[in-house]
Amino acid sequence: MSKCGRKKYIKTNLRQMTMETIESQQDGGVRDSVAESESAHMQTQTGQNSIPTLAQVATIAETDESAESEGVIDSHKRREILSRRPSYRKILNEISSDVPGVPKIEEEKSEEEGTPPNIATMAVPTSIYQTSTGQYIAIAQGGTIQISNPGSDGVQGLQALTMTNSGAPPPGATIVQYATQAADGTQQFFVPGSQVVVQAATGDMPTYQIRAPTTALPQGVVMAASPGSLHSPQQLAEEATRKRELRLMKNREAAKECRRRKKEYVKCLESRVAVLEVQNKKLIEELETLKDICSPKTD
DNA sequence: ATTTACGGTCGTCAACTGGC
DNA sequence: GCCAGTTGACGACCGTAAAT
Repeated sequence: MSKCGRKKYIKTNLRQMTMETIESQQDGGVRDSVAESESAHMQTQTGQNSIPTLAQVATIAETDESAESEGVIDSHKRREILSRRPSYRKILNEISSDVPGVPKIEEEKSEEEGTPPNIATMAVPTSIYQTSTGQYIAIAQGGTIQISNPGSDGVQGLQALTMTNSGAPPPGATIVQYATQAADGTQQFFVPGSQVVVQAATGDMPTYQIRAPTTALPQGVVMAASPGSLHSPQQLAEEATRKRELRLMKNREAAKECRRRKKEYVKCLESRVAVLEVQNKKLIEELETLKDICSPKTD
């Protein structure tokens, strides 16, 4: 069995165990009527919702009685059962509102490691691109190219390029096209007019030059075109590719953020368990003390 | 030293949610 | 209804510890 196969097996078992737990709680066969009746496509869904919230478990238990008597779960109820649980942020914030000690997950982390803070503080760019070397390139209003290094603090590491050789961008022009390192070790990205911005020097103060492209586009180049005037199939394909790259990049960041939140959520739950355990212990001790006071030994 | 088992992380897909 | 954000699932990859 391959590694991934093993993992899948473990995950499947976990899902099954969870479902069995739910089944034992509800003493019925919702799983039979839901999961097994679903297509392979929907099995992903049941797997996805294999850990329902307590409310959902209650709902399952409630609905199961009638479902068992009727033998049918209508699509609406099934939909409710399969509905996704609230996000970690929501759950945690709900907990936080109940328990003052539990910190809330912030809406936006200012010191987020993934996105450079300096980009958020500058003029609203029309587009942001991340290069293969981790740098961020923002195309601001007016054609200014701003480059930032994620590792740097504040404005440091932010470079701005104003395109002085062109007025208004030509219709349908490529805004930015980033290329990986060129043969001479420089970094290149492309700007309107089929020109190339070349990072001529690296280090603390890199310099940039606008050149005519000398080589064909390297692999992995992402085209960025303004959607105004796309005519040819190639342009449409480029636009689609650009959109896809953008979506993937955003989702990549979102997944990172989601995992971070999940960790935070689990940590919070663990700390809450610890607090409640201490609280419980105290209450038990208090109860014992009160028992001793109220019922003194006769002998 | 090599293999195996396991856990962690990442990128991607797809379903879903909520705001507009 | 559209769109951006969220998140579970999955596969791939890597590191580590134990077994051989």
